[in-house]
Amino acid sequence: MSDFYQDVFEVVRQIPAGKVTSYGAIARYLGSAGSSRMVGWAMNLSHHQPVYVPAHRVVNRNGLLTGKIHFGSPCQMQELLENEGVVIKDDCVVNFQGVFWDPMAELG
DNA sequence: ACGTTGACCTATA
DNA sequence: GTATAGGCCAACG
Repeated sequence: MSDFYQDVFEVVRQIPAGKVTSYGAIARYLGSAGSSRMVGWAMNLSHHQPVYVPAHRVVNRNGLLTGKIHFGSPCQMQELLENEGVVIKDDCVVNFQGVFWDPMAELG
């Protein structure tokens, strides 16, 4: 496993419950700005990881739950987020700015 | 080895 | 404001 993915998983695990972040923010935090697609691919691998990775707390920059289809059920991601206090409406995070968690500001 | 795809983002028009 | 184009790099067929 490349250090990139390992770092992605580590950052994602640091996301507190009830907060979300974006692929671009993680990619930028890791110094691979522009390679946000790799973060998405890392999320795809997150299911194989031995440790639990809250991939449901990672959405795109619009707060849209684009990756929900990759979960067991399309509503799984939404249910997980709502269970943590994040309100979802029309597959979008309500008050995205309010629940946004920036790794750049929190970690580095 | 090559072409296509993808849980994205930024920039132009 | 929406629409389209380009870029990023790894995985898959």
